[in-house]
Amino acid sequence: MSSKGAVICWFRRDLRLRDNPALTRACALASVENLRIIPLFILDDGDAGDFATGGASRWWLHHSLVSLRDNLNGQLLLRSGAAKQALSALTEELDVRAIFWNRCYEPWQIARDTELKTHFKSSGIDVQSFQASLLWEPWDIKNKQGSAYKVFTPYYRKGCLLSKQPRLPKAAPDLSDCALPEGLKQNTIDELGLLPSIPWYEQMQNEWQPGEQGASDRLTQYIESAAFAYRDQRNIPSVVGTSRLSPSLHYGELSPNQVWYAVKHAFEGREDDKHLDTYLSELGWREFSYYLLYHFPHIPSDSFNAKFDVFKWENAPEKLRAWQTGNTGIPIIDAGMRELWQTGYMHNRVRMVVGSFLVKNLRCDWRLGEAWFRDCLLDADLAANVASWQWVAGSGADAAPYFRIFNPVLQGEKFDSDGEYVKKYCPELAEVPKKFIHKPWEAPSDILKDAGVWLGTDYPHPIVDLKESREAALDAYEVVKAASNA
DNA sequence: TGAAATGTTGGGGCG
DNA sequence: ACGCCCCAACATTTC
Repeated sequence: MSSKGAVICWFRRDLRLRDNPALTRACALASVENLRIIPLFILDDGDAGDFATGGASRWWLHHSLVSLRDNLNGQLLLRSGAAKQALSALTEELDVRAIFWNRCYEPWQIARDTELKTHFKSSGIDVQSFQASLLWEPWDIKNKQGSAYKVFTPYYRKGCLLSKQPRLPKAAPDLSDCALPEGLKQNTIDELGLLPSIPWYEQMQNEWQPGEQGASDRLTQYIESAAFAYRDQRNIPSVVGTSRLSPSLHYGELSPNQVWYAVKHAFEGREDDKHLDTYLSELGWREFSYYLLYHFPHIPSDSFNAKFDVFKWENAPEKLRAWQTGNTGIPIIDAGMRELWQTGYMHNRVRMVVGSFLVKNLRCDWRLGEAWFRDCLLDADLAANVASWQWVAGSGADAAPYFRIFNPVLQGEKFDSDGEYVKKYCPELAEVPKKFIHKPWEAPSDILKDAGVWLGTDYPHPIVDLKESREAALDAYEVVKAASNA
């Protein structure tokens, strides 16, 4: 056992040095009490149960850990297995005086962390958790009746904005003295097995830069190139009009506080801040998702609105498969699903459109969509994913009403008017004229022939009729309406 | 952060 | 000049 006492900073969804309250406090304690600081990451593949994140997110984690380790000059201790065992083993190997971490909010993380806190405190270890991933703690925001808000606007405007200002970001602590004890056994990043055996991630590699520096660069890029046109450009999927920070926020390569204040700062002295307010409210939606998950922990598996339990899903496997693989025959849907598959990302506007299509036109259970997104998205964030799917399905808190059904043709024509986005991910439609790019099945056969498209061969016929499936969805919804009126 | 159906209005063609 | 019709444009209602 190393003679020097140790303070563990347990990294989880906070893979950064800047604005990291647990790390800052661990460093402060280490300096006052002459302790050794142990930056630790534990990979526990079983912790999330049925809600484990998929391959894309694991690819991101791999590279984010590489970045964190490099920023720590290699001094990042890696272990795998259940957190309790890994931490207990460390208390055997080292004279652990304190364990600090930043809070996570998924139900099993809360349960695990609560147990760990009790367990290690009873052994005389100083265990502390900190707020780092949310601007407002879910338990601090309550309505006048003292219960949880269920509607976004009052939650955000009255609950969040009128309560205390988010914490100002902290600088990175000085870690120049940080050195792991000699001979401590540990895994390499490769041994964690986060990368798939088949290298399907090559295109992701070209588009994304995981890690704290990449996150910071992307934030800067957003402020320089898109922030002042956000409200107008954010809905255009062929344009980089959004900040695309979701994967970084998921793993905490930067904090929402850093984003909040950086963007606000960029708007200082400007009169028109509609772009700022719209952007900040999107961070508000992220908060709201975590808030809902905290107060209603059953929502990953059950409808928030229990009346939806009577809804009869069709769940046709071949329709689900066509949706997943981007072969529905409806261009904006297929482009979105292919963007997801190829790049690990999908533009938010398109997420809403493909979500509506799966749940309404194909009448597949939102949980099937949620699972697919969780498997494919780099930003696979349980809270946001679940809240958004329930929103689009109509079963969620402050959800879109069920009858609000997107028409993918109109959405395409409205937000991808030149078909640029569709053509990027459905190159077989590149020569189809603008007039028919979102509805090739309506094009006269000579026009399709000139475009080199033979429907059913080069590109699928639509798997459903949009008008009929819309009406069928509304009919199916009658059951829910009848049940809720009863 | 919807779309379709239905209702209303007003301009222009035309007998 | 007038009434009538048509229909686009816009507003409201409904799902």
